[in-house]
Amino acid sequence: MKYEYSKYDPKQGSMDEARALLTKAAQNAMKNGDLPEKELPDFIVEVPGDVKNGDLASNIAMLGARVFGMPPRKIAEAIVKNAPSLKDSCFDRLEIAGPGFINIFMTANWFGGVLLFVDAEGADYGKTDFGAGKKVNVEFVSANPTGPMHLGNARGGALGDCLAESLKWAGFDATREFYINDAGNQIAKFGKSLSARYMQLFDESYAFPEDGYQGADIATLAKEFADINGEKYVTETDEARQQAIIDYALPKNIDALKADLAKYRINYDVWFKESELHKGAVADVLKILADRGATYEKDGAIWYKSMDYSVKYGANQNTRKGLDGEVTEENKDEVLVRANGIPTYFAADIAYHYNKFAVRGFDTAIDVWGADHHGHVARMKGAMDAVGLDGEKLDIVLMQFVRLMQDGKPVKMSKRTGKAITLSTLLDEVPIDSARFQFNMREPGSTMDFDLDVAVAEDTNNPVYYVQYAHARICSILKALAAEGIDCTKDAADSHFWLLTEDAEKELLRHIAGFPSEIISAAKSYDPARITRYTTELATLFHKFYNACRVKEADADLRDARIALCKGTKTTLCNALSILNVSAPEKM
RNA sequence: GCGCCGGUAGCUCAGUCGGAUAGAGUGUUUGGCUACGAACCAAAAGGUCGGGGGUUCGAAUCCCUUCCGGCGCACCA
Repeated sequence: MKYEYSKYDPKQGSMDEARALLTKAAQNAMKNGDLPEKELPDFIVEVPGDVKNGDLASNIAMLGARVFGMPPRKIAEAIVKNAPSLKDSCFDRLEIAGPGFINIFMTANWFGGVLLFVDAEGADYGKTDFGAGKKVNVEFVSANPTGPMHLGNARGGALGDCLAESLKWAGFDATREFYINDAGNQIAKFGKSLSARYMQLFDESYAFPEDGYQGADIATLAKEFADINGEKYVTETDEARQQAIIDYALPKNIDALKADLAKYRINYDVWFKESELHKGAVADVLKILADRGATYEKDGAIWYKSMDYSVKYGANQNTRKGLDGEVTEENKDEVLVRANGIPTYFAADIAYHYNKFAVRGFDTAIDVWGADHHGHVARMKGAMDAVGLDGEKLDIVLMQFVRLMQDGKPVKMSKRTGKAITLSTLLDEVPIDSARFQFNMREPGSTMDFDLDVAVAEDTNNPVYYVQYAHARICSILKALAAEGIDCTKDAADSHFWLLTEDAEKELLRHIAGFPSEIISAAKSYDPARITRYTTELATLFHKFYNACRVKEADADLRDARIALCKGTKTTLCNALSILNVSAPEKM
């Protein structure tokens, strides 16, 4: 028997049925003269926050106040009075409450039905075909390979990885991708910094570039290079020496990125090298832009007509006070190819996204960027239009910054001097489960405080343990029951779900039933933090149920129904945690 | 100056297709294991939803205005 998820999901299927019920009732009321003949307002059906207010609720009577010219409660009475028979439906009863809400109660049996569905789906419970297999590229972290990753990458990693997984569960064909910036200025700077550190090993007075990378990792790599090659490169040209040391250090850094991310349980489908684009793809895209009239030459450089394309994506208005105090239009066009003939990062980025859409055929590309790149959003989308693609298909998730907190105070760190906590160090101190959970507790747009004391704490203060504890507790209960000879392996279909009538039981059932639509919400809004909050809420509802209802001492039928509820909770909890790639331990 | 993101309990944050008494964690106070795991639960206290206007049956949510904080406005990436 194949169950249709939406049938058991109060946020999906039953809503339409409730709408139809109320519409029919209102039409009957008009026919019978209890309501004037008017057009029905565009009312909503929603899941109220409190089970006391029903399983579903509608504002139809309140919205009708103006249309019908009657007080909301009178309208509600007329509608309820004229409702069709609820016999054999999934609805139990209708109630009028508050200013005129119509609260709809589902039958206990309907609610328990979700457990049949969870049981049948098992590890797949929560998956839907909402995304219809559309190809989505999720690019995240994409840290510069010039040094180790930092706290922001830790957040971006947890966010992007769980976003991709949410999309998969919601029926999208999601690809995880890392863009390796292995070309351009920062690599040149990388080479100069390495080269200088190398030379300093032989001549302490050798000048270090003013804007070079200060981190200790640079000096370490230079030392390794010197241990292998000795003085061999001291007498070489700067260019040859820099290239040689880049060829040595860059692959090492990229391998380190891969290793750190794998340790963080992030495994990419694609590692895309920027350098590959410079073998023709950038030139191709520049030609397309030129052919489409999107570029011009000035001061020896090739410029992109930014404003022609990015206005619709909310680009800046470009007004700025001139020196004489007057407001003047300022040219904010972008350089694609510098006067020295080298393409800018922007040009490569256009080629990169062109590749995602036109070459690899993704329906949607999602980039997870730090908030400091937001100025790039509108022109990047505009550039997609400019090359003849559709900028609407490129979505940017802007992620706000992370502040590291310790002892209740922010920890100072400086990227310039290289004094920052690296991802690698963080993962040495903080359990992976804890880090992944913690970094997914906030929606991307909020700045986040990452509290090191909490993350390290293996106690009740750490939210991840609260959730894991619920799972371990269920496992323990089932084990204890089995030890007493009670059969916990029975099919959910044998259980008497209508006995689950306590508020704590109903709230737990309702939350379990809402899991598939919660994943869809997370996927639609690009906000995997919803899953994290979902697991916390599920754990809370289970703990409340546990304290309110006994399993072992209940009568056999009720006991079996509660066992089914425990198992359904366990499955849902496991599935939700697997989206976050956080473990669900059987004991702790 | 222009633009993006934020401002909700002492602290960290949920809550925007406009709804019922604005929620949770943490902190404070107080209860609950002879018990299926107390890493849990229950209760109390704590709010001019930054301020001011507007829209309507109804605004944390929508519109206008203003204040505060973070960030961005390169032939950097």
